[in-house]
Amino acid sequence: MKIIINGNNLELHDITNFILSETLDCGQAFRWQECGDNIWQGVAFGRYLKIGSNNGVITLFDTTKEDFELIWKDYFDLERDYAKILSVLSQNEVLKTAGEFACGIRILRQEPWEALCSFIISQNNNIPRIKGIIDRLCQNFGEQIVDGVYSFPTAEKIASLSLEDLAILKSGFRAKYILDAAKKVASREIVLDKLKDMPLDTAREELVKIYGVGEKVADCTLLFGLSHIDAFPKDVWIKRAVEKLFDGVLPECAIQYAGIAQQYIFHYARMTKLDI
DNA sequence: AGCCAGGGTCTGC
DNA sequence: GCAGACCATGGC
Repeated sequence: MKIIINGNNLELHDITNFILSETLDCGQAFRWQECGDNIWQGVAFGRYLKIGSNNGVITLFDTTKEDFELIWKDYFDLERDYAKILSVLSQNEVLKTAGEFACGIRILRQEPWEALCSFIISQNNNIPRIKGIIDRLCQNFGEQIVDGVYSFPTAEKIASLSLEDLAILKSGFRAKYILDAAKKVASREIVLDKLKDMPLDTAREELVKIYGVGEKVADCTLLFGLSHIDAFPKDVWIKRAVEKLFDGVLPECAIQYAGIAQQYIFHYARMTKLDI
């Protein structure tokens, strides 16, 4: 990967395994939207970003080298060698096929609180509505960054609200879960950043203490927000896929990178609807 | 009208 | 441990 400054923009050349549509619209993050041909905009870590892809070059618009090094390099997981991981997973034929379907996906390193809150909202819900609820959450309780663009509200801000305040989200039964999570995080009863360095099982035990957080939401938080690349969130699609494709047992070569394998399998399962 | 959506809780065996 | 009812909301 080569980094080239071009006016106000920062360009990434010679980068592999990074397709914007696959990474930004695969159900791991809910705040990115396509605003042009292969151009996306979104917010992370309180920063607005417009990012585009053309002829194999990824362009981060109006981005300094400092912001890239500080935020976006990590956020897009650009230091991880996905080609190597794909070759490890390819020891299994089915994983090889799934990986070829979805080789442009990178696991975003999202803010821990945003990941936790987003996947609480995701439970028994569909992606368009999840996006709508998170949109209202940010519009109503986040800080305005640029015109009409809002940051993800902090846990402290949400913890200061009441269930009635949250009614505007139309998040249904999930509102009480959001509130409990915000209170436990804001009070530092649960310190999310510390979970990054804990063993997977210990970290999960902490997260499921939150009302409305079960194993699946916890594992999504660990994978997408807390750098636990071996977390393996088991939603209905994954359960069906693992049963059908692997007789219920994930292949040995996938254990180390289970979270990445999970994304490939999820994408593959939904594309093919498992009619295979 | 009824079912489903990247689940979780609570109750009852 | 495991099944089943229930949970809000919206799209089809």
